[in-house]
Amino acid sequence: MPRAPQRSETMSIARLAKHLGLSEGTVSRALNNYPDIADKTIARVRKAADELGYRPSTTARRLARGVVETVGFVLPARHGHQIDPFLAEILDGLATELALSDWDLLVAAVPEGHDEVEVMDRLIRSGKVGGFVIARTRRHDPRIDYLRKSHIPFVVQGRTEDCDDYAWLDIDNEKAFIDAMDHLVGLGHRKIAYLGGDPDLNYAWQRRSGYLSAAKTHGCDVLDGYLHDGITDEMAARHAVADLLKHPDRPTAILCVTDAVAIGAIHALAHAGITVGEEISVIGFDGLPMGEAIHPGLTTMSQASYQVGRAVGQIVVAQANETKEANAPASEFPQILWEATLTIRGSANPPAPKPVTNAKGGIS
Amino acid sequence: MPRAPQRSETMSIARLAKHLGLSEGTVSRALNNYPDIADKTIARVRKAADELGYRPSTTARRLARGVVETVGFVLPARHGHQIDPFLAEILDGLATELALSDWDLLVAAVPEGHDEVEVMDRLIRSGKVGGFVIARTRRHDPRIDYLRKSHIPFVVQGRTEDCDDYAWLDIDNEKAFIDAMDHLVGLGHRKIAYLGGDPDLNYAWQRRSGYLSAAKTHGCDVLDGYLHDGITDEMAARHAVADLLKHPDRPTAILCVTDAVAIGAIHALAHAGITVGEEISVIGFDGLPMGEAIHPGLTTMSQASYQVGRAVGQIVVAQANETKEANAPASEFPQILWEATLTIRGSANPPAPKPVTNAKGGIS
DNA sequence: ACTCTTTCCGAAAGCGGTTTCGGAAAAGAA
DNA sequence: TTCTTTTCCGAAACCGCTTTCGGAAAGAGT
Repeated sequence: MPRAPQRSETMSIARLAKHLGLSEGTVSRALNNYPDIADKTIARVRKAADELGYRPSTTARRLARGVVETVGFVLPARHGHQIDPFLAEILDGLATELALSDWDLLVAAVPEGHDEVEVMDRLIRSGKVGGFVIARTRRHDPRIDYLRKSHIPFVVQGRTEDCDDYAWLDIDNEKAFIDAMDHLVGLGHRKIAYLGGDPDLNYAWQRRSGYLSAAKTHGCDVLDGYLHDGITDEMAARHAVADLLKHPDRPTAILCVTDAVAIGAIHALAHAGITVGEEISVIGFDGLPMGEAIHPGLTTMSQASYQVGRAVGQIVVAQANETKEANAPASEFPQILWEATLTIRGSANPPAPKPVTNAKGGIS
Repeated sequence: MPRAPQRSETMSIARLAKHLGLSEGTVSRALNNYPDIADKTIARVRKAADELGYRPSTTARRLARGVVETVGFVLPARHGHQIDPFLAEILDGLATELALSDWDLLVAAVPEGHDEVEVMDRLIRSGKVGGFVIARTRRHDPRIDYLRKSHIPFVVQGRTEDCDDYAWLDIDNEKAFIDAMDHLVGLGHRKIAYLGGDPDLNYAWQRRSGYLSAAKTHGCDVLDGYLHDGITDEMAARHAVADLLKHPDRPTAILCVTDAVAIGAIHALAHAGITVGEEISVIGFDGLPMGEAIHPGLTTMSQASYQVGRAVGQIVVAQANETKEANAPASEFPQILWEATLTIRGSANPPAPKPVTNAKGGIS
């Protein structure tokens, strides 16, 4: 019955207790600030504990307490694509915040041939995580459907279309793009094209809506061929720009769903000999540092990704604590909307005075 | 003594055993392919297990087995800086590879006021991780000093100056920069400047050495003012470029320690009205997708970050298994050197024919 | 001096698995 | 049929820590 002698060298509570001439239970309670332990005993235990470099085994502690202070984050499956720099920032913020509450961050990838929900299910069933953070939400997201019935706390960066029964933190994408449009219109633009992303991704959809809504408000016609969906990488951006340049009524500005797309667009324009920021204006979204390095600098809507990471970390821990204390799923779900801020650089300026067209007049 | 009734809803081995009319031990052995369990029993248990969605609790399993199949990765402290896109790729590859062996990836940040070794020490002492992967090594790295005496398997992405007693996987930075220099010299350049990074970081040091060594080989003088160290961001790159442009013997090419620096340099050059790729050539290192989006395209040395992540993952798991079986630290340490490959784009071309200088002749 | 409280700590039962050991039942040999 | 092997499974001891419960020792009250 007894296993191999394998006397582990690591300091255990048993050794600590023996060393102090106390029982394990007492030591445990001393270290966990139970009120029924004499102050001097607590001090004595504390002292010995950190002199001997003792740290309770989280494994044992988890088993005994039945809680897992770890949040899971599964990386979106990258089918050849580069990982989103936005995600890296979020992870950083998340890890930083979790450290403050002594929680861990478990990052998982989706193996070939599996899907994200499957991965999450394994993580939960095997008790590796006690909470989740998910990002890059789709308009309708199976991960959220799954989590809703999983009874474990989670918070979503972004949101789905039906988002009233869970915690989320989103950027107000629609407003951001309305703001961007306001900015362009304020500069005098009327013919504004849009390079949108995958409309299944909710943020892309929201931004698209913002564009359309503002266009209507300002009476800008969204001409046939102005609205491109499914632009997710460089190449697609170039092709779309090529189309726009061939358009009989060429736009004077292009609004892009992300900085990456915007940079692709700028490249394509430059390549076609168009002066970006003069002949055609471009605006992106993200606030990537790269936008500052290109020429002209990219006017963009910036979001504080790192802060987003910290905030969701805080929320998920709070949810978990609430669940634990009330011994029931949290009743109140924080739902937070942050605003993106306009960062003005060189890529967006008033439109060039029209050469020879059927001018109809422009503002200022 | 008995705790609160809190009958957990989750399927446990006890429930499974009762359901099957078997003992827990038998079920456990069946699921773990012990030879002393009848084949039909194994099949029966297997079936019931996945019908009921049973997954052994990793917590309990770890406690019983005394092993932790988790590798830790601590994010480099970001003092205001953006997280390295290279790291994101590595993490992705690492997570993907670990999933194949059913290992987990624990990502930790360094809280304000602490240092990385401290964080690693906590992770190890509290038994949260059973292995480590570290990146962004310094020429002399305290993390490695610490890990050497920690007796837990680890693998380093990069290496230190004394690197013969641990496992590492590095890009041959020195050779890469010699190759880059060869390329430039082959194009006809002789006056080549260098924008280097933090010389404490080993990769920066190695690249710098490659530059210097190739310069000597080819008889290119590294004039006073050609070699800039400590260029870690956009701003620094711009200032350095400004200096180079004022240099009495202006270089015809600039070799940069990273793509980020190269992009900053290109921006600065463009801003100064210099045509990059004609008047002055620029080469970077990393192979960031962004290098393809700027104009002109960035000639660079590409490294396969994602693959690096996968490889180190594989190694660390292998090391752990070896340690476990031999019941002693691994004796053999894989030490792998990969080569970066030259990706030629528009930013590096033969030098422009000299206007009016004390020409000495150039190659082809 | 003798109860009645308080303080403070030890004992012991888990948490959910794993693994060694022994032995009953089934199969093979005589 | 009886004795010896195999096959196969149950019993039980942990892994390292938490937490409830009971009770001895010490202090307080009269």
